[in-house]
Amino acid sequence: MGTDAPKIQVSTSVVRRMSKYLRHLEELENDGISRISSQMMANQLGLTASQIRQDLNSFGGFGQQGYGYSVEYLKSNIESILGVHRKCHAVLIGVGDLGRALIQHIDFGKYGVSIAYAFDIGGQTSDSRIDGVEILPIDALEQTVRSCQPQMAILAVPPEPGREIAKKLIELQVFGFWNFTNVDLHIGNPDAVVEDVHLADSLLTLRFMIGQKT
Amino acid sequence: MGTDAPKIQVSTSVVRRMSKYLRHLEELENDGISRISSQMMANQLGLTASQIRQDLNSFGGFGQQGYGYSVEYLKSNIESILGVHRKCHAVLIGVGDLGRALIQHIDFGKYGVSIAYAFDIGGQTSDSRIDGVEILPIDALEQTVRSCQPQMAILAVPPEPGREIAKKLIELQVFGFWNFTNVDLHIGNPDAVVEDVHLADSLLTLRFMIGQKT
DNA sequence: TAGATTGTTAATCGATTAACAATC
DNA sequence: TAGATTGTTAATCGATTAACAATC
Repeated sequence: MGTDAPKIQVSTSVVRRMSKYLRHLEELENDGISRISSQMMANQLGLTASQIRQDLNSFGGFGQQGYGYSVEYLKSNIESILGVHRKCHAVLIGVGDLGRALIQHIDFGKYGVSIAYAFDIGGQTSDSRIDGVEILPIDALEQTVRSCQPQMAILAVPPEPGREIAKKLIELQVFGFWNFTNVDLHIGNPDAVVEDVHLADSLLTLRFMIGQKT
Repeated sequence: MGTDAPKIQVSTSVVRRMSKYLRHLEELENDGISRISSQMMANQLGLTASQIRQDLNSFGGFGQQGYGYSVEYLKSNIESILGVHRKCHAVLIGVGDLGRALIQHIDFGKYGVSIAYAFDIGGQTSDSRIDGVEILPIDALEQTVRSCQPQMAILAVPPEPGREIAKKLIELQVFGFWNFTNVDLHIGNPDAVVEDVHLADSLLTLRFMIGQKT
């Protein structure tokens, strides 16, 4: 609290599951359940109890032998771990269908992410605001980023402006990317932290899996 | 060709990379490159040559020693493997921001997926079509699914109707789910093929990773 | 033929699962 | 205290990487 969070070496899979645990704990809390064992939670989430305990213990011991985990205590610890209370500023690049849907569909505030500005690529939109987020022309990117110093950029543009813009942003010291663009941002940018959401890959993967079942 | 594709046991990670390879091969083809080695491709994609060869060889030998891979030949083989030429029918459940963005943003046709119908949950929309896709009230789901027998359902609704609707769809023999809903469909549905796109988990994971870097 | 690069087997690495002693 | 369930170490499993013989 107040001190820098220790840098713990965990795999992305673990972090992703932490986020699932948090979601599940919120549900449990809503249902008025105050206590849960790793075994029960494993059944409910389709995992193993062992994995859940391993995951949690890579951040610390939040349970009590013979009792299990307090839903409230564990939830609040996972919230700190994931940092939902720390503010994180983001810019959205690309206000097409997807960018628009993201702004309107995702409760960024709940995750401590605030979208400072959105940037319009080649006159995609005629509005000046979406859901309260101000839309600026792409020309204003550099100046705006310099002044508001966002930690995250949400890339929802076609590959071609995408590659260029990502490079620019990294020069401007933006290192976190939520990448909806079919561009590989890791290449040549070892410092970038990239979370890819490649919907086309996802769709093709599903398509293949369905084929296998038939 | 004409015969049933053999059911090959590969991990989801491999399939997902196949889709990346396909995307990359398309780019190479556009650039007029007709030949590529695993080593070159590994550099371009930030992978190891070994992994690429392993991945490809779990489906067959598409290369030639001393030469590498023909871009065109490999591309067409991956297309067959992923089945982009086989038609796949899908229904979209939920025409909110996200459902709408998916229809407008993703080139389903390119991946051999055709969206037969979209279903409106609780009057989300007043249109009757989006991008040529007919929108029906959710009451019509059962009858429509029985008659058009889609292999895939795209779930873009809130968790609560989601859980219920998924159950219904499985009863109606729809086993493939592209799941944008924060509901765990695997549980209790061992037959379901589910590809989860949990955007909130993804955002939280990125948020954590950014925190680690700082 | 010599050089290059695959296909494939073996070695390594990491992640998941199992087991159990510690302890509430 | 006895029973339950964690935290943690050890065993297993699977995926990635390395190595190299086959061969174009």
